[in-house]
Amino acid sequence: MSDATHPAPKRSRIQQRNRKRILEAALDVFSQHGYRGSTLDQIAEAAGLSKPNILYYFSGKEEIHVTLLARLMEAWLDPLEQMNAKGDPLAELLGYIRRKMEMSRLYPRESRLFANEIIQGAPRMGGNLETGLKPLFDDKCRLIQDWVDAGLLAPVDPAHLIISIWATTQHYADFETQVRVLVPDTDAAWAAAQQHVETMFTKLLAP
Amino acid sequence: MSDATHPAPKRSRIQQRNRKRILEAALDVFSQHGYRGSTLDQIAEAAGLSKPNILYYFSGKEEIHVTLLARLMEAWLDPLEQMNAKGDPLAELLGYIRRKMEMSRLYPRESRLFANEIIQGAPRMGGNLETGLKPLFDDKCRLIQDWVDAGLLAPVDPAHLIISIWATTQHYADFETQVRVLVPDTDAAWAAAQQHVETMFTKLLAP
DNA sequence: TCTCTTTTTTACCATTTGGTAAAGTCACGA
DNA sequence: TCGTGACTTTACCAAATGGTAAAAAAGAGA
Repeated sequence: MSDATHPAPKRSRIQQRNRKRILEAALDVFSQHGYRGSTLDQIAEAAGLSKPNILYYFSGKEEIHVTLLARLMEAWLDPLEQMNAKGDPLAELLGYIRRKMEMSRLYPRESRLFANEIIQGAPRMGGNLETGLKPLFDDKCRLIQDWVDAGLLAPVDPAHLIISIWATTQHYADFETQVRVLVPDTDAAWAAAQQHVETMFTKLLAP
Repeated sequence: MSDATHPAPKRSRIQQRNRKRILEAALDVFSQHGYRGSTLDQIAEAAGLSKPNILYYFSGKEEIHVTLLARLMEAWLDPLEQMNAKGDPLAELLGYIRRKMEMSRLYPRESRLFANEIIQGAPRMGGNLETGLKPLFDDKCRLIQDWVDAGLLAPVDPAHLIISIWATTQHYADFETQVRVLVPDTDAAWAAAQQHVETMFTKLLAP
């Protein structure tokens, strides 16, 4: 409900800097320990501010978390939004997959923040799943279905296709701890992962 | 370290019943709120016992969690272990995928318990990942590689194949909240999910 | 420089939570 | 039936944690 970005953009330099510090620190802490496992003290220390000072910028622990979720949601949906109806279907989907893999590598904390939240039933996402994610998801499902109907893609269930793209790409961020135990954490391994995922969906989707 | 099952199997009827109750309740609570987000009081209430009574059976919150993780690990590895070197490669892999999908549907709490733990860096898994999972993983990677080398499967990276099987199958349990928002929670949708995943890996693996 | 506002710190507080001590209560074999 | 060990409850406690009040410090404009 409380969108903190639009109604009051008149923030002093200090406010901007400190709010950013806090959100950055909170992303670190929340993504590693989950909401309940994180303390304001941890966030305060990571941000280099005192706890009461943090509560000067945010009304409470929950507001920090909610603010993070809302902000990240946008960035999270962006790659899917970019999928263009006018492009070549297979190329568009592979492009989407590539962007998602890239995000898993570059922004694993963001991915884990969401994962933590969703696994626990998304108690702090408000209606963001229904109002933000669902419409876009349905829209892209329709697009993919059109491509299938036009014979430009192999027959595939659009919803489960998208879900399996999320599953495979985000897994590398969310389950990084496990992946690291099983495969070496090298550039070569990352390239192999990327190759594997692209091959998988290419074979699935080629008409 | 403390394996609670072997050294003292001499448990009274009451002990067996109450330990089982506690573990069942703890699975419920831990899988929903994560370790830190769960309280002994919640577990106690769910188990129908008092908090001190729970501490009569387990030395502390952590021991309950560790016991759960250790027990579930076995059940978790079982489907992979069943993959037989002597069977038909594609059939064996599809069988494994089917078993994993089945587990996501029947035991989502167990899946989420693991997911919570892994996402947060597996701080309570001890060496279980290295000693339990890794050897089996390496073993099955070798098996798959042999199959590929023998031309019985399309060329595929065994490690990333297994990882992507985990990703796609467990996603339906771990991200159930999200999936439920996007697709109806019906038998038909489940069948579609199963069909999609099997098709995906069939197309990937068929030689 | 003086004054008013914004920011930061110090000193607290109430609640929650994991855990304990010790006094019961119960079950069962002698 | 009685005693003994297994189980359960009651009454606590210390630490952690989210949050507040109010004083102090730091800016910023006149």
